[in-house]
Amino acid sequence: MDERRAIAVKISRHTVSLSEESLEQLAGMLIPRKLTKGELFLKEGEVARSMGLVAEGMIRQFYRKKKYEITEHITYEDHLFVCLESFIRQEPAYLCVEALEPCLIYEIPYIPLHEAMDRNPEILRLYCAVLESSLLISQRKADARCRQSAVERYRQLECEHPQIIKRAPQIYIASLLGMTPETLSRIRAGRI
Amino acid sequence: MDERRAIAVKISRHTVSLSEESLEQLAGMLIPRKLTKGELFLKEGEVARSMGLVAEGMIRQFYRKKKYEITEHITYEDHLFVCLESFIRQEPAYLCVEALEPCLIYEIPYIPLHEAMDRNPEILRLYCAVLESSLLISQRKADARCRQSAVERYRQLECEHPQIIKRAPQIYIASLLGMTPETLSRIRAGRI
DNA sequence: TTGATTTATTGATATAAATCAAGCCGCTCA
DNA sequence: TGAGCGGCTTGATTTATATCAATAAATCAA
Repeated sequence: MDERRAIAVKISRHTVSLSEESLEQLAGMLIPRKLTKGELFLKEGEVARSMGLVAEGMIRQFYRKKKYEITEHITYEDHLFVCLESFIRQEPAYLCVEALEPCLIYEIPYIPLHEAMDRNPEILRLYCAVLESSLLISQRKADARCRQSAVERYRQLECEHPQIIKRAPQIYIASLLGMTPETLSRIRAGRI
Repeated sequence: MDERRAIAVKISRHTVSLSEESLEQLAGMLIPRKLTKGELFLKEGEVARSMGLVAEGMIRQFYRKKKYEITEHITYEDHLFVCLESFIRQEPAYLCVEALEPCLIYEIPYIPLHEAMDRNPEILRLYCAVLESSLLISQRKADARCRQSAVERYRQLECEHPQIIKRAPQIYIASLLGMTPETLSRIRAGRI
């Protein structure tokens, strides 16, 4: 009777199966948006009305602290980004989102997503799986961060996200890794 | 017609409403367990078959690295703990869970929880809210950790979890904060 | 292109925190 | 009762990384 096929969606190493219907529901709510290099997708103080799926290009999320900018995330093709506290609570964001390259983003807006999650537990389950996966990564990062040396943090990023090392400006990489640009430069020169 | 009352469950600053039926389902799956001081709730290599809700006492989660023990979390009354990667994937844990004080724990076992989430989207929604909240905290921590000084990390813990400062042995607090016991001692003495 | 601004490199110095080392409690237990 | 032990403190030294300063190279604007 039921001839709908199930699709396996892989999130990190976790696999969630999704009916074609759910997949269509999800696809239906995506809003494509192009960004030029340097363009802001979201400014601090605005509410993050969407999560973003990067289809092409690279973006960074950063905040200001004593007139310095601190880069908190860098995201590229096939990865989700979201200003979490703003999106979850629909409150003003402290993060800005900026395109480091010309980008194609698919926005996943809050309201349709939550309506779909209310109607369709399968989509809620997928959202859960994304959260679980993000939480795993984030907890590991939180633990490792203050125990690793600058070199170790750099090597780990190099290993996990070579694209960031290749394509992002060093000042942002340094900021993302919590070190000064000078230190990053020395690490790259093999002088550390 | 529907006279069931809804209960508001607060997770961090987020509120999730829960029907009495759901609450009963949840309560029904809790397994109380007492731990003596120093007792292991979970050993590394075992699979975390449950999350834990601490009703009384204090526990720590730690792992071994080059014969040192690294304390990753300390949890006390009214807080959940879970060896996340093990619980989510039902794989062997790298973390141990140890009681720092005599404890009363309520176990929330994996299988009944997931059965309940499959049957009852309200419980899935609650699980989601817990994940969201944990992710928020974890991301903030991951970001702050490698930018804060030892003193700043200590002050923040003091502010957010004075119970840990008061009740946990200093070696574990130092490890949790990613500093040596000597440094922690100097901070407490105001010598830093 | 040219000048202006930002980004990257390199060196010298300063600083936070680790490491090494010793001694001091406050326990437990024989 | 006292010996031994772990947890904590304190001091001296070392190390990693930040900071400061001076170019050099790249990017951007006109």
